[in-house]
Amino acid sequence: MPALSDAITIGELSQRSGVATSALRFYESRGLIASVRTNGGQRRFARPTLRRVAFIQAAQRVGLSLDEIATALRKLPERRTPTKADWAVLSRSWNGLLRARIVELETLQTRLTSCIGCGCLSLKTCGLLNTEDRAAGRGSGARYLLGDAPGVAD
Amino acid sequence: MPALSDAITIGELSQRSGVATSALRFYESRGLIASVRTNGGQRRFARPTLRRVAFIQAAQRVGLSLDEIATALRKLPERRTPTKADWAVLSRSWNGLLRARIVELETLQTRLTSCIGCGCLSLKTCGLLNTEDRAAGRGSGARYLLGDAPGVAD
DNA sequence: AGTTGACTTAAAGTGCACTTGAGGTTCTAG
DNA sequence: CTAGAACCTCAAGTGCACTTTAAGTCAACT
Repeated sequence: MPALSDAITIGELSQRSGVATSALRFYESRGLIASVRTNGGQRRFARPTLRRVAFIQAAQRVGLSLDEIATALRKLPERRTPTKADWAVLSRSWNGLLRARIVELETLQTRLTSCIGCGCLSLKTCGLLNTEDRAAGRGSGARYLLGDAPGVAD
Repeated sequence: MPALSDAITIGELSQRSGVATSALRFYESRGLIASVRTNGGQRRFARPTLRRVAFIQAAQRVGLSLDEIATALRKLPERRTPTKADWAVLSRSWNGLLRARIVELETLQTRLTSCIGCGCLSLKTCGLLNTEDRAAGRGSGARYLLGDAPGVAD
């Protein structure tokens, strides 16, 4: 529970995070951030909310949905200000996702480069792999990275 | 224009690409792929469409919208089967985007790791940068990566 | 005390990328 | 020749992540 003394308004939070107030209200409705209210009913956010919002932004860039981010953020304590250790746990797991995403893109790049390099855009000659990654994909199911099903030339 | 002899049906294209027929029709309506019709009005796709669809899938994973992908694909010749050189041009520009995206994620990772490592999740001590990347971002405008505005502690 | 800007809610609207449904036609195997 | 799978169109529906609108309230400053 943030004391009203070290609290910031939704406008301030918006300005400092670069996220629209409407989005911040939306995040609150989805349980990603929390606020206390003034007597008049206005939201006041604790300063660490800024860090939380930054985390949300960063996580979105890695391809996580708000639901996934909300789940991750539930690991942070609600009642007390998150400690260094709290954030470390969260950031480590998130770092794993980041690494996975990087590896995925690098694989994609390598495959593309080698295909272009050797000139074999046909899949008779190019090895092709079925990516089974689902973390960052917006689509459903397995997809072929750059080509056809094995054994079929295009 | 694909000869009907080396043409594949939408069902085949769907199975081989892993993309639903409804999505393929949608792609066609958006001008990402093209087909000829049988006398009965059914679609027939040229085999290189398979490569095109694979490209679309890959580009989506990098964070491009269908509109952006459509624009990129317009660089491919409509009338003749794309040559190795045609694809190379396309893939090189796409490769640039990929590299940029990887760099972005790596920066994010480095920053996160060093912040966790030194324990300074407050931004008094942590250097913070305003990411100005927009290629892969779904949000609008600049965002702070992991923190507050410069000079403001949280 | 009044004005102005920032805030409030609830509901509807937006854009993207599709999917689903209804109702009908075509293709292919037996 | 016929059954059934696969295809067709068009319109409406879905899920996500918000934004916009309307009507009103609160907070800060003069």
